[in-house]
Amino acid sequence: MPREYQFPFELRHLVYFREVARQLHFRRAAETLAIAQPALSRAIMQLEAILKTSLLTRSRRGVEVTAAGRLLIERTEPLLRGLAAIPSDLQALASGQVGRVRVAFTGLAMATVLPRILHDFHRRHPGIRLELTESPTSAQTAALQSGELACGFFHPDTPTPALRTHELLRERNGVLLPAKHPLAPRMPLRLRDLAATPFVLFPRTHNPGFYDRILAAFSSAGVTPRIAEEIWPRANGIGLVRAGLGATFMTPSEAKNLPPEVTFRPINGPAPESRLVLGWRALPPPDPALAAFLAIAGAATKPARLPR
Amino acid sequence: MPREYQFPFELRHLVYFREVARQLHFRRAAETLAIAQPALSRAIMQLEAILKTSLLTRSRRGVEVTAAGRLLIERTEPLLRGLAAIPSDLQALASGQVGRVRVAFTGLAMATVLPRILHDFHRRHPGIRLELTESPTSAQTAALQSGELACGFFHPDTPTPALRTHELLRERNGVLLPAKHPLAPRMPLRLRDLAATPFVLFPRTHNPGFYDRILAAFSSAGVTPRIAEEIWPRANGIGLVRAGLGATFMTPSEAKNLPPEVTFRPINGPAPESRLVLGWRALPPPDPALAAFLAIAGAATKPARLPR
DNA sequence: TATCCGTGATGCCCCGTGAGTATCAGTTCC
DNA sequence: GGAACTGATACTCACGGGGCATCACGGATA
Repeated sequence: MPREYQFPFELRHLVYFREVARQLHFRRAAETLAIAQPALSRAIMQLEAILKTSLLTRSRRGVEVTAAGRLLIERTEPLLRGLAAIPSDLQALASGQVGRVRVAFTGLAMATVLPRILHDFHRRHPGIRLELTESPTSAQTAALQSGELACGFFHPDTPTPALRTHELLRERNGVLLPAKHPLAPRMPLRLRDLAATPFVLFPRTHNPGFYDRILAAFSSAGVTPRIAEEIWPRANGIGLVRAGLGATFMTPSEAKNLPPEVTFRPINGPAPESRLVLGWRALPPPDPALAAFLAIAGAATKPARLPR
Repeated sequence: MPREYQFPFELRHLVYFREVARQLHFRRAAETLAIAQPALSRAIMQLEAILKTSLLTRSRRGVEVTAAGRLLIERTEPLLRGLAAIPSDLQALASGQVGRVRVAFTGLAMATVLPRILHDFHRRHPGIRLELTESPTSAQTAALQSGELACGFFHPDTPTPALRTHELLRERNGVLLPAKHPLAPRMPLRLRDLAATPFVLFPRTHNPGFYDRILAAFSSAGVTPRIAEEIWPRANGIGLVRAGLGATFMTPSEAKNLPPEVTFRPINGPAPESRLVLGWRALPPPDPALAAFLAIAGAATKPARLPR
């Protein structure tokens, strides 16, 4: 009465049969398998009973494999190979030689730290594949907590319980203007100069905290900004600025390699601050592939090593 | 001390783990598997020990699958499916719904009974694939005895022990001549009329008995034939006749659909006789696929059923 | 023809191990 | 602060795989 859930047969049967089919000789096959010949005979008979088919024709002058036996071998062989490969594959995974890491990032990460990290990581861990997705902060924190995501580059809003984070960047934002904008030549810029300029921002749901801090910065400068568009991903926002539809915020690090139609200007006085962090779940502890990625991502930005 | 030959794990482990990974709940998974929960816990722990990897992270609020666990599932799933499919596939084979039959034939068989048999067989047994090879008699009998071949259409020479045969055709040979041959218009032909005509025959090694009977037929007619070419396969011999290089023997059944450049003439008086049989190994008994083929091949030629 | 060798199959016993029951240990929720 | 979950642990039982000894049978050999 144990074993209500019946397997059709055991791996034993298949391995034993394969050996007999290879050697066409019970005694020698039993020797190879390091079992006694009667045990082998019984196992094969058992397998034949389970499959209700005769797999071998035993005659005095040796053993022959029937058509059913050949079919069984054909089917079995690749499966046994596959099963045999599993332990070493798992070892490779455990040792971090191979693996997969799902990583999300924001436009700022891609414009600053990420390319370097990806380059270093692929050089050091060619066996680990990264699955990269651009994704806003709010979606990232949710996906991290549910385990859909291994780690993410995002802009922390409220504190994120159950996540560990490592800061990569903390910079005051400047303003990205169309090159033809009247304020473009003006070098030290203050927020209140921008009262009349339409702004392009990310949708508020993507990072309510940061969004509100931006509005608060305007308020404290005594102005109410005009939000012309909420757009995502980031690159599209820069595209709109380039097309002359408005201005947007940007950190100095991000303001490299800009197209000629736009100009970056730092802000004098209070300005919203951007933080870029790398975040991952505190529990369970990172698997080797993720640990490797966290190590590289940490090293690529600061000499100090990442915790854990 | 039993089980010197260690399998990395048992199918049990994989099936159990798959179920836990599906349900993410030990108790429910155990229920589905119709075992008690402790047994399941131990099996999973065992598997983790065998693989030296943690596959699940157990927490109060449920179970999660680790990266290693996901890899294991990915690898395991298709293999388990494959194993599960084996029994029914073997049943299908045993019942003759599917299968493979290696069949050899000679040119005469293809020119007479075989096309009809193939047509009938594929209609009746669409799941059984035939592997057809043109092969001379001597090679067929050797291959049949060694088991390389399931059955063959050939021309029995000496008696073939260990083979069973079923006669399909027995006909006196006539002569195939180039249409321009001086003897072509001559309706009743005798062997001795052909003394000066070069003959195209199959290589003697392909069927020494029949070859010698042909020569004997000439001898008894008082002539020694001129063998111009020994050629194989059969179709090439007919090609040579067509090209005017000589004559060859042929049965009336075979002499259908001839090209216009050749003429068939029966022989008056002693003439070599061709027998076409279907042969297969007496032991082991035919598997269902072969049995199906033998049945069709027998029925296609004679109303009487095949023995066995 | 009698003997021996080698084949795979059987009979019998042992004990390893998978599984069951009862229970524990730790959370979460009311 | 229990009640009701979770998965893990402790003990016991018995199924069945495997070992050893032996059989049954055929072929080779003298």
